[in-house]
Amino acid sequence: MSERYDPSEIEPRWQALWERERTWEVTNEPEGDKYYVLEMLPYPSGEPHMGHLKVYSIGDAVAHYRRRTGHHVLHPMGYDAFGLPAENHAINTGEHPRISTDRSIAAFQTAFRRWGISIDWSREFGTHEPRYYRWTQWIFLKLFEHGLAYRKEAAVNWCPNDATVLANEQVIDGRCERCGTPVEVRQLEQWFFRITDYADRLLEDLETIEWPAHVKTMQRNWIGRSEGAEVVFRCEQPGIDYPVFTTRPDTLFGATFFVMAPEHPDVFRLAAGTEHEEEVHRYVNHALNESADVRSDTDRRKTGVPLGRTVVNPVNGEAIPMFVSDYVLMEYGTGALMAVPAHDERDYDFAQAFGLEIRRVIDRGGENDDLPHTGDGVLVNSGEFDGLPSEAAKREIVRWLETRGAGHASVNYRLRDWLLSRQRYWGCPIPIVYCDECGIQPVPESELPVVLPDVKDYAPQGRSPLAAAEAWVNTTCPSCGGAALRETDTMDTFVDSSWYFVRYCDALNDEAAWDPEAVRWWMPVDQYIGGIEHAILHLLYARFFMKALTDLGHLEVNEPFARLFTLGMITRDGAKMSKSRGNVISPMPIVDRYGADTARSYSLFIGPPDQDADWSDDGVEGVYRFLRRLWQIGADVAAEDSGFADVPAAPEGADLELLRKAHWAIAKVTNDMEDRFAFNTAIAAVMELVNSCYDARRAGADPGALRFAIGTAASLIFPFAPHCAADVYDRLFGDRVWEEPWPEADPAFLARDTFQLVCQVNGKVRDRLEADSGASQEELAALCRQAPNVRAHVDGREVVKEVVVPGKLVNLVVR
RNA sequence: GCCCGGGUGGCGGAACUGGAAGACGCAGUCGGUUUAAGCCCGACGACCCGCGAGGGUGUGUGGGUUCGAGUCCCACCCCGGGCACCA
Repeated sequence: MSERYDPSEIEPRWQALWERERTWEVTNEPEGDKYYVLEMLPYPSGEPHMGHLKVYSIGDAVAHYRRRTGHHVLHPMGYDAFGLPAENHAINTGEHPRISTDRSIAAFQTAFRRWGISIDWSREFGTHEPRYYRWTQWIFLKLFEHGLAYRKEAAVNWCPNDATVLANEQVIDGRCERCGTPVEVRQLEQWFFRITDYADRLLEDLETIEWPAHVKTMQRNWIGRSEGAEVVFRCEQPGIDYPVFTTRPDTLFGATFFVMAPEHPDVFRLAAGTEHEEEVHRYVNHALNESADVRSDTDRRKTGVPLGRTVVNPVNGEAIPMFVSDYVLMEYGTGALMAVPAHDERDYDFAQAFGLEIRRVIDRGGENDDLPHTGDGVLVNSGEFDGLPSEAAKREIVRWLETRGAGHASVNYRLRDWLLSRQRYWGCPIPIVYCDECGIQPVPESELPVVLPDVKDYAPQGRSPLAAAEAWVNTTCPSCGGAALRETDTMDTFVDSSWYFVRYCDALNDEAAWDPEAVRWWMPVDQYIGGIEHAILHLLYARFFMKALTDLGHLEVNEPFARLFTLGMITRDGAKMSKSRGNVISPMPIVDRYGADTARSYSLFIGPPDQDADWSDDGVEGVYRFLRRLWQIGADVAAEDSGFADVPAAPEGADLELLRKAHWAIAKVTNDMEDRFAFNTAIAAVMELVNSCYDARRAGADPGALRFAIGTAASLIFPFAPHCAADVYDRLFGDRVWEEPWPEADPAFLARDTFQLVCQVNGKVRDRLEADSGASQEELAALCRQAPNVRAHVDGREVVKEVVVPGKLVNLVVR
């Protein structure tokens, strides 16, 4: 044994060949079957970590597998380069975000090459390049033209630490998802995308895509569609109609009071002149200053103040008292609600606190009739609707309201419009100017891109740092030519990543965002791979962008990601790796020590790729040993047998067993790759095959059979360990494994003429025998009865039943 | 509170459609190789009783269906995640 497995020599050699020959580049010529495999683009901050190694190892395995099953594979790469971390770094160090971002991008480029990821580098870009964000701005203008991007003043979430507004999706439990600071509510004029127009389609089209069920559920919950009715309550003095939304029109007769949000614009007007006027002012001012996490605390006792007015319940003409309370949200429904304390927990709590009437109108007809009862039942105390079950009553009462003009069926959503303005520097400029004469004016397309100017001070002071770039801010109105000011907010970085996968189809195009033909050919992404943390934000926004751009005639992409795979985290000692915990394992030292093939294979062998898995140094050693064993036996057999021996025509004994194992492995790995994504068991199957190769070699197996079996192992492991596999295959056959079609299992080798018959008595295994595959059920049963250890348990007892499972077992039931 | 996942050896995990529980890997024990350690090659390995043949127990807990349950059904416990004053 002269040579030894040396990944530091093997890996650069094959990488250089693939780079030189541009092996992984693809054209846009429609030809054969296409397959677009995409991992979520990295956010370039510092060095790549284990999560990156894992996600790109998965994506590369899929890309390689699809290429070798005859697909034309697009597998591109880019960088989500705008964002807060680079800007915060700039605030601390004064270094321009572009410099630190580009340095990080260089680290990713180096990593991807050293990992041997098969990327079409001709399509690479960063979202911070004007050549890219020019088209992000163009998309903004298209949405603006059609009213899908608009500006309005609203109560928005403000993070005092990051000094910027946040989208609803970026607020977790009342805190900034990035820095954890409690968010405040501010009344500001901001840019929004009208994603709520697409709520129903975003919901319905989930049916058409193959995504993990829990991701679909999260999106459904986020959109939060509720069906119900809008019901009008009239306030006699001052004579205003107040519509409310309810999902339970069947409980309308149980409404005993009426509550408005503190933000409701009519609250002060209603209270004016009543004895409660002062109290209402105090309460509202207090409520508006409360932080989001205090106000949304459900355990808190309900508070509120009477408005001193009443509204009339349209179904029974009753005048019920009005209140203002902070448990009512201005953003949902109409900012006012009818309270049915008998059948709603929140209303019940409020009624208890204020001694208000609780009137049962739904009877559950069972033993437990505690209030509040929030489920369905049969109507009582509801006039002509008494006796109807809830479902029927909802329909009947809505119909009754419609005929009297006092209400109608209605749908409400939890989803809000996407707030995209950010008062930060390192982002895509919004291509808008403000003119005193002409108002809001879009920058003409011919003037794109609006290039992000350099500034001296990146620190936000409640306004965008861009406001300080006076030469840039002061411009002329595209409409009247007069003096005008540029928009100084930048876009949320989720805008940049909502269309990058379309740009990959035609990344070098400077005439348009994309060529429709190229997009028609490649889209949708056949397999998208990324972290579960994007289940709502990115994946919902990208879907919205595709639908909107399709409606505007620029695309024909209803859903961008036909299939989605979400991967689990690699943890260390059961915890997420983080600098503060000091438990970070960086992929690069692993690659240095064992090679990229080992690092990649281990990241997949560690466990099911969609689950979290804990890093083990010893586990890496095991995968390294396996690849070394494969390479060693390959190199040894290739060196011993220079004659390129063929597979024996009529194999028997150890040769036959080995060939069977090889074909078994082909079938197993193919099945695991195809749609199960069971990479851990695929790798285990190749390990078994390699172990069998060693056994067979020791048993003096035929060189041709060995060559076939080892070559098969190399071919099957190629998607995970491409360098090692390419080297072994080259030594054995002098061929390029990536140009070989994916192997096919020969059924002749999968079938066996005998099998191990399991003999059970009363369900317990008592013996095992070699049986003929073609044996009849009677023959198998007879065989089982003769087994020595079966007889020991059956003799002297009565066999009451025989269960025969052909090819598997016989179970004798005795008494 | 509601909605999803998940509980299998010392550890990570495997088990496809109800049919041999523990593949594969790690750690461990033993043997070979070696001047020696390591590497490497091989063997053994759920637990309990037994020298052994063999027997018993065993997939979070309790019940059920079945010739047969890790897998299906009912109830419960624990862990992880999502949503949560959304009318």
